[in-house]
Amino acid sequence: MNTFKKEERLCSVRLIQSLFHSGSSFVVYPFRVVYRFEKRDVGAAQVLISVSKRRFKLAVTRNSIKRRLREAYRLEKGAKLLPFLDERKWYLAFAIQYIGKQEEAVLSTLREKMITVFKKLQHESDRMDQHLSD
RNA sequence: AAGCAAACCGGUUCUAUCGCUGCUCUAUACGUAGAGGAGAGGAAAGUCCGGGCAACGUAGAGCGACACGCUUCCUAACGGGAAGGCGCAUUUUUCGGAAUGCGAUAGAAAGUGCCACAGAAAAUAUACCGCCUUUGCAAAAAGGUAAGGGUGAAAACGUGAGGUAAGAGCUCACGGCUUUGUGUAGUGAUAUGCAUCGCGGUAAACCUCGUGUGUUGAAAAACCAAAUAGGUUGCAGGCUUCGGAAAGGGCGGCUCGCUUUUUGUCUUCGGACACCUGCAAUGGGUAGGUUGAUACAGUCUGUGUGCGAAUGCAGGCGUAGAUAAAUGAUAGAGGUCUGAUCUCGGUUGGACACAGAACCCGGCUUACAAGGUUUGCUUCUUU
Repeated sequence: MNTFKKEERLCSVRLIQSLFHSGSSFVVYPFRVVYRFEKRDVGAAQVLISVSKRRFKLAVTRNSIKRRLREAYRLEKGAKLLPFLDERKWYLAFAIQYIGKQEEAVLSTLREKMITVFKKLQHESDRMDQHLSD
């Protein structure tokens, strides 16, 4: 199901602080992703979508970009992100920051980029698995 | 009719699918599921004023700081609004005035300061030219003088007469602004008459006078409260037949042997206190949650009062409530404006602003596409 409820969002202040304090990051233009994996009983993901006020001055443009990012995440996560997390019992907390331009925030390109982000995350989790098994 | 300016109105709709946040109903394994219905603005913005609300503070008075500053009224209140007074500017005029715009619009007659450049002089006056008197053959010197010259945004209130050596509000008449007193009109600002005092500007320079202000803001504040750690209280335990048993630690030659520990202090020998362990209760408090928090200084219609801002009465309406923060995405069909095209009402293209609630109200300020209404100005056409 393509839902996006509150459990799938990162809301707790402490979790967000610890994520930004100890998480790793990479850039897939136009996104900057900060992430942290943990082993849990059930695979899950909590995401934080952020568009900085310094880049986009008006609240209206910030809102619209955030909504498109959320829509892209909602449409793509079911097929590309959750299956491998569930398979390997990973809990993933991550933040997506938008660092592109306003004109580039079109839904179709955002969806493509979101898929590459997920692939990169999967690659990272593979490396973590290898590290753990060693 | 067109253009420009100002003010006001206005702020694209519907359907389907997927999704988000509350609400109501039903079911429920209490996790949720299904159905229904709701879900950004005129400025939600800037956070500039005022108020509600909350916590803390609070004998009274003064000083200081800050804000405001013509009058009356409206309002819960305001630095907001309405009506009016006064001044200035523009336009118009039938020369009486009228319209529009602007004004921190109390005090410069309490005191201090400042007034670029130019100019003789920018404020207890001064003397460059000029005028007058005296001295001197003359050049010039001494003294008087603000009428005249030129400078400047502003030149010692303006005009005329008297007066004088020449002059000067020095005196007088008329006029301008102004202080104080007083008569009349007005609720009042103020207007106007009489008498009287005075005559550069600047108070968004200090200042004086009057009025007001306790501080902090919903991240206020109230309540519930997991796990873990620690606090407090209560209960239980800290062997024994005195030979040793059991458990833990150390060493060695490691199925064993040796060695050591099993709380301390006080004691009237009953215990008391401290310490350690376990169990139970409990106060504070963190994560988290609930309230605050969405029904009202509400809004619409009618009607009464008032010049008006407003307000009385009656009736209708219920209209977001998130909290790392919902109100979205996609597709299709319209709507308004506009361009192209031709078979003249079809086809096709483009545009649709400013901008996103965060405790709630009243204002102010700023932003705003197309379109519409009203007013003013300009141009053109017709009668």
